[in-house]
Amino acid sequence: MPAAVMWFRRDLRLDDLPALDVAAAAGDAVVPLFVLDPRVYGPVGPNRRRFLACTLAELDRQLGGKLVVRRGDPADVVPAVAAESGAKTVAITADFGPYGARRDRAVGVALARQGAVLRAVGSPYLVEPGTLRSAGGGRFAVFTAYLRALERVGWEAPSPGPLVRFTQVGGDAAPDDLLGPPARPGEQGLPAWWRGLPMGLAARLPTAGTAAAHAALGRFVQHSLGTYAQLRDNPGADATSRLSPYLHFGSLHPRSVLEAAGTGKGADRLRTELAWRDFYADVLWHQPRSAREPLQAFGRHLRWDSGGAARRRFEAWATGTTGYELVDAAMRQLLDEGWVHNRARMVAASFLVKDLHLDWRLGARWFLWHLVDGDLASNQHGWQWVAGTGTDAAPFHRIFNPELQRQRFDPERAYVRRYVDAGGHPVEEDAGAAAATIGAPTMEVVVDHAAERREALARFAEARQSAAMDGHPGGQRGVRHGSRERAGR
DNA sequence: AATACTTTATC
DNA sequence: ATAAAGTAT
Repeated sequence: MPAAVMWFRRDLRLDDLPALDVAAAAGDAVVPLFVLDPRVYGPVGPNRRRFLACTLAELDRQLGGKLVVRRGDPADVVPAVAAESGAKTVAITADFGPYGARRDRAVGVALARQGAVLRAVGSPYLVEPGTLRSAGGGRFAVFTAYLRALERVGWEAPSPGPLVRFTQVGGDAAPDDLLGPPARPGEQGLPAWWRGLPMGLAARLPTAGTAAAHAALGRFVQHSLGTYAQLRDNPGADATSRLSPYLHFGSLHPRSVLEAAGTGKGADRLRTELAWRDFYADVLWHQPRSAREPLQAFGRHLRWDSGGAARRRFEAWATGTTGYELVDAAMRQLLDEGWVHNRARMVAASFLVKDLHLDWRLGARWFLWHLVDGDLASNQHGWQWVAGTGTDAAPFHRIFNPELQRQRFDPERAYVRRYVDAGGHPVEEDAGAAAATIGAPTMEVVVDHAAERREALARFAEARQSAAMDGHPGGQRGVRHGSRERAGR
């Protein structure tokens, strides 16, 4: 029996991996392969690159140094590695994103030409995107309905890793190649005026890899799960799992997380949060264009600010100098750590869209570049949810009040003090002890929230009206193009 | 077909 | 207390 190839992508672990079971059964030895695809890693900033490089280095150690790393277009590289190792089977965990799905089809065709097959097994989600349907057979458009369906259907339990003999062929790259600069400056995926901003040196990146992932999971379950439901929304409490980077690269599968969590109030809440991840992957699978285009038709009529003043406002937002404490703390945490608490992400995102009237895609791209857990489906749809163009039954008046959010979710100022301590923010009369520790000069706020809230509401009303006159009823959902739905649902 | 449900804000 | 508009059962 010849060897088989296990092509790793975002499933960087050796246990609980159905694709590896398939590879092990298809060959007398398995060639573990990772492809550095410039199309994937071009628009990825240093934080996620470093996290991935560390994850790959650990995987290579676990494989006894046999991980084959190559650079190039997978449609060329994967068939070449299969040919060199005499493999007739290449096993993968399916990818459900727009680029990944296209790439995998191309690789499958190329392999077929040389008499080999690409076998896609399993997914990084509790349930494969595209499988859950509403009673009417359509896709889900709001989260809670998806959650109910997900809980009704359920998911597999984690499985142990197979006994595998790994073997290798020559590689032409190494994990550390990810740490180098992009091939050309223009490939950073950022507009010219963004360059030169502080890049965030990732001083406090979490340790990557499966061992670190399971350690973090164990610590979370032991110390924080009991208070998770109550404290998860308080960014200063440090009460969340922080597992998102491990989930993104597949160091952990969500089913392992839920198994470790067991049952209870905390586990229920954790399941809901993981379901958001599943839901957004499902939305993206049904409508691949939603990564770039508003999910709701009226969103194309929204008027965004541009020009010099808009640019300066974006810079104030991106560097954490808006004068709104919670927004600034969020943006500074992003630059410092490449990770931001979810509540703070929502507030910062809302501020860019509803207070500064800037296109959500600018903010989404900034997040995606810096975030160590940056994930296309979760990031873009989280932004669309905030922007009011995404999956939300009541988006119209969802405008976060940054100061109210700060009072409600960071009442002790633990979070804002941690990230904007010496930043010179206004101190309220009733701040009590906090006033003594801050005491810095007052920072001017970049805009007035109450006024910008009214402006945002006006622009939304205007966009809905334009959409209606354009022949799109205000409530109509869905991009008209690029849908995978069959006609006549 | 009526009703529950929205990671909320303002009056 | 109530706005406001959609989904899904």
